[in-house]
Amino acid sequence: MDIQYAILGFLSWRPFSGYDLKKIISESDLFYWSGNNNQIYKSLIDLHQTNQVTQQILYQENLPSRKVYTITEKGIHTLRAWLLSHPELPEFRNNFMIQLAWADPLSKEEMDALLGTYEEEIDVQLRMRLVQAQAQRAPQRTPRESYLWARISENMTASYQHELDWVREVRKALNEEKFMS
Amino acid sequence: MDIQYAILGFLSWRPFSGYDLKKIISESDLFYWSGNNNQIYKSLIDLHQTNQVTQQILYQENLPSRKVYTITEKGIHTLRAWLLSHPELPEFRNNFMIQLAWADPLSKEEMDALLGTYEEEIDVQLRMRLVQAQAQRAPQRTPRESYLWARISENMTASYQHELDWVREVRKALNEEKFMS
DNA sequence: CTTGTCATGTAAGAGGTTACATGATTCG
DNA sequence: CGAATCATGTAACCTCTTACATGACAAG
Repeated sequence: MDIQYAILGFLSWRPFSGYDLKKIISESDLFYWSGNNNQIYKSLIDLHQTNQVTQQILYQENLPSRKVYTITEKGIHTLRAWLLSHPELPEFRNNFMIQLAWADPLSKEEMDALLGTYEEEIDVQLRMRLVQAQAQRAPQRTPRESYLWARISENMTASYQHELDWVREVRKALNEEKFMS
Repeated sequence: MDIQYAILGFLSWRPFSGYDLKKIISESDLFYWSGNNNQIYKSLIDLHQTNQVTQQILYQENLPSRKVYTITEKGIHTLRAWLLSHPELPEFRNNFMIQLAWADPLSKEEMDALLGTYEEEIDVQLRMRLVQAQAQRAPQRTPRESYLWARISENMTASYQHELDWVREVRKALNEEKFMS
């Protein structure tokens, strides 16, 4: 469960409740999970049982109690071991590429409409990222950490930007009448 | 099950056995599934039961029989409906970015080693893609289809290339002594 | 004489998602 | 008056992976 490491990472920043993590993860696309309760609450229970985090219940007036989790030394060790472990390759899962791979039976107009819809979708995503960039707050404990978070965010933005450039180029080429069908 | 559409796509090209599809999918990274038996054989049984493909058993001497599947009109319709359906956004799942996000506790040397390993991994992947590019054979039924497959392949290669450029830049910046830790 | 290929399939389980359930409070 | 937020958790289900099982033949 890779999400456990992501959660340990957050808790290495500062204590969080399950609800906090759920919100952060579901709004992030670096932390690509849907942010569903099942995974997060189960992970926290598991981390607690294995003494990688401690649990603190905060009773609140007129609001449900919060369970706030704090990382332990053991948790920090697990995280560090993972940080030093062999990096995984990125997974580029792009169902649209598969759609295109079999799209030759479509007419010129249908193909252009399909590419146009994709272009629009990517464009919306890019604009949303640019707006949210300010709202995103990263742990800024050292200049290096701030730098890393900025670069990671840039990496994701660039991925969408390249996708947008790509689809515009393909669309243009297909409209240049070289391909009759 | 998106893999069903991928399979229907292949069968819209020409008939295949489950074993054929398994090999193609497990060697491809556009078709990003692992290519395990379970999914592919189950999908084919399902497609057969819903009359989207027909099954033909070819008995062979000294070899196990092959079940070769051919797409039906109904299958072609399902595929066409999917081709015209709303494109999904790509999913960039990059566990290494998550690793980096929490990597600030690492020393300068450990960080550089981590980035170096990632750089190496991506580089290997890129080289492998360039070698396999010739081996890859696409359906070349029309010039447009050939063009699309070439561009799709380029899209994937470019993703790795950008990742490589990115990691080299980050690594360089972190070694420029601006960040002491 | 073990490993790999051909070719089918099943079993077990991890990983992940949507939806439901509770119950008080606040916002439009 | 309905919806959203806070906050926890469970149920049901889909997706996907690894590993196992068969059995003949070929190659190192």
